[in-house]
Amino acid sequence: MDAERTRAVYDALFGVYGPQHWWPADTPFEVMVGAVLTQNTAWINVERALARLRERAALDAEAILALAPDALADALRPAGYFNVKARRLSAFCEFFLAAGGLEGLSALETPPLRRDLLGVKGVGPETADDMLLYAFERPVFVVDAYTRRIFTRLGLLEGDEGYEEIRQGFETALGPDVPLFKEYHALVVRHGKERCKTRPGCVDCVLRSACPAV
DNA sequence: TACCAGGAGAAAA
DNA sequence: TTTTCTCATGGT
Repeated sequence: MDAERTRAVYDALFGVYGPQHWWPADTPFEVMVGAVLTQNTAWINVERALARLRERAALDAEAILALAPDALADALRPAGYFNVKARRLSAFCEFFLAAGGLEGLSALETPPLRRDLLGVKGVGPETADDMLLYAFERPVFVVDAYTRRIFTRLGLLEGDEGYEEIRQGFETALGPDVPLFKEYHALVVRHGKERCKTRPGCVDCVLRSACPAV
């Protein structure tokens, strides 16, 4: 990817939307739980599920695993796909504890940590990279559907690239920069959700006008 | 009413 | 190997 234009898009997004203060969670473990629950789901519904876990004093790995499977699924109901997510969250908690918790995982270098996260059933590339960037502060760029859609429309991607190719493209273009990666992904999501008020269907006109380099 | 949301895994082709 | 299907609540 073109480094100058990739940076220009960030500058344009930041200029329009400002800092997004991501990830909205209190602890690294809560970031990881949220990463699983937000799969194909609006964040407002994830917050409801997180609140229900908190009501049940179940925002740590042991407490989540102590819940009966149907009780966990019921707590996750507002986030949708609750049966699937209950299994995925349980699998992640098993992995988390077996790996020595946050301390154990933090001791790993980024490549083996990413490999191990991807080995958990229900943790795919985007979820793993959410965790790596926002919970472990590793310089890993998070690619999501908005990233692909927006950068394809802007002509910076062809549209048929794989996840890894896009991720490495951003990381090479920007250089390792955790605060930048955090803000960039948050801004992409913010822009992706935005709906143009003047031209219905056009979500990029404000970005294009703010970013002459694109 | 229809569609989408900060995906991932299994099944089918 | 690539594409399609399934999971599900809640807001617009």
